[in-house]
Parts: sequence; structure tokens; C-alpha cells
Amino acid sequence: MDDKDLEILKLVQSNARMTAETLGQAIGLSPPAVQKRLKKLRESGVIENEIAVLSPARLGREMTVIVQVMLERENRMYLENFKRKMRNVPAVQQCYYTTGEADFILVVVVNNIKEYEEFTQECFFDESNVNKFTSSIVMDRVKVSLDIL
Amino acid sequence: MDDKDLEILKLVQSNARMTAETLGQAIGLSPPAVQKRLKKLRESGVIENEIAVLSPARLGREMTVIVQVMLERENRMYLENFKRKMRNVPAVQQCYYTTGEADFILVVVVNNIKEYEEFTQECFFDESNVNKFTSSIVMDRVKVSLDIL
DNA sequence: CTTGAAACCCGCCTGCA
DNA sequence: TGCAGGCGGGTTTCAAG
Repeated sequence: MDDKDLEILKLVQSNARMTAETLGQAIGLSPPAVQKRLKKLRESGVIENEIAVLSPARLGREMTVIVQVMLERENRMYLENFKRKMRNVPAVQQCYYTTGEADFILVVVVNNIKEYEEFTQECFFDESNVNKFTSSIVMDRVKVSLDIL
Repeated sequence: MDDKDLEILKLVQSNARMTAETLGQAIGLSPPAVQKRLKKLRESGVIENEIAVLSPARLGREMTVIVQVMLERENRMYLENFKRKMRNVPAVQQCYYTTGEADFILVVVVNNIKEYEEFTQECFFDESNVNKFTSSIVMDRVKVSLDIL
């Protein structure tokens, strides 16, 4: 992990389709050298995976909601149950276990308000440990990225 | 956009490195056919881009904070200023303009608490229109994905 | 760096609606 | 007749020596 690796990461985190040749001339390295570095970065887990980012709008996913969830009881079993549920529900794009007022903060993506209502029914009312939750409707997805460099 | 396209999207949204051949035999299509569909999906913007997902832990980005921001004044110019700022600050991974108590909800990724303090100084105190903000420290990134299918 | 193998891209042709 | 799938070429990219 040196500066060259970091430069490669900075580039591929916003575009994974760059060829080794393009990357190479951007940072001053031969294509095979770049490929070897990429291979190591993937194997070591620095690059976790490579994904296609889809357009929510083009696919009818018009609605994003950020939800703060307060649980009833906070013992370990309930926490794990809730986490497992979140991982398995497709509408939940992101789930964070946090300090502060809320126990969990979610980013939920659905087609419309009806689907959101169904989601809350399934996850927050039925057989659940949720005490309270507050929903914030997203009016503008100002910035959405996973870049960390 | 038919079922085959949707199947392709479902696969590539979690792994963009699948070859056209692999995709083809998963959904019953020849490799060239898959490539043509991918090309169209990219050109039409259904696939916005393809990115490498990096490991925050491996890169020292140990700290994720979810921030709710209430602005002082909500007129258009201040909103746009704030949005522009968020887009330009690298620590801000995500920024949503929302209904509800908070005007904006942010996902911020930093190395440590000191960097977070610097971030708040830069974005919330100096020459800014921020009335109040609350920080929730993330203890567990239970689920982080961009999948929408 | 060089080489062999594999994946991708671009024609053309065919079949079907 | 127009659109989508399949096949073949050449070209680029990838991966091992």
C-alpha cells in the first residue's frame, strides 16, 4: 500500500471500467504493473467488490426515506434479530446502528408511499421490538456516493 | 426493458465483474446478446456507472457519523450554497435534503474524532447558515449497499 | 516485458412479430 | 420491415512465465 495504490483506488472508486492501460498512463505505470496492484488490492480486501450503480429514477424507485428507529428493549438478542431483518429486507438499502436518540438509522428505497407503508407494517409493527420511529422523506438526493478517498 | 434486462441488472448491481458469458448462461442468452443489452443499459442511463467499493476499515476510515442539519434560513440561495458545499467536501459521502425536523441528513466518513471536529468547524460554524446539528456515531454499519432490485 | 488465452466489440445474417 | 438474437471476424485486455 503506497501512493500509487492510493491513486489507483481514487480512480477506480468512481469508475471501475477504466482499463489497466488508462490507469497506467494516469499514474505513470505500465499496464501489467497496474493489473498486479489491482489483483492484490482485490485479494487483500481493500477493494471489497465492484458493482454497477443503477438509476433509481429509471427503475421507478422514486422514493427514498430516512428512518430513525428506537427499540423497545436493547438486549443482545433483540439487536441481532433486528439487524438480521434489516439485512434481509430488500427495501433497506442501508442500516446503521448508532449512538444518540435513535438506535438505528435506515435508508429505505421504495416505489411509492404505499410500498413504504407496507414496509413499516412488516418491519416495525408486526412481531417487532420497535418502540418508535420517525420518517424523513428525501426531496433531493444531493449526493450519493461510496467514495472514501 | 424486459425481464431479461431486469435479471441482468439484479446480477451486476452486486457484481460488475461478471463476464457476458456467465451472465448469459445465468439467464439463457448468448454472450453477444448480453453485451448488447449491457451497452444499451449503460447508454440509456439505467446503469449510471460502475464503481469499486473500498473497505473503509482497511483505509483507516474508522468513523462514520450521521448528521442532521437544521438551517437558519431556508431560502433558495442558502439551500443551493449548502448543497454545493456538501458536494465538494470529500468527507461527506451522502447528503439528502429532507422533510421533517432536519433540513439535511448527512453520512460523513472520517478517520477519527479530531477530523470530525474539523469537519464540523469547516461546514457548520465558519461562515455558514447552520442553526443546529445533531451527530449520531455509527457503531455498526449493519448494511451498506446501493442495490435497488 | 512478452506471450498465449480470454473477453469484448463490430460487422452481417437470420428469424420473428 | 424493424428489432432482437446468434455467429464470425478482428482487436483489446487480461494473466502467467
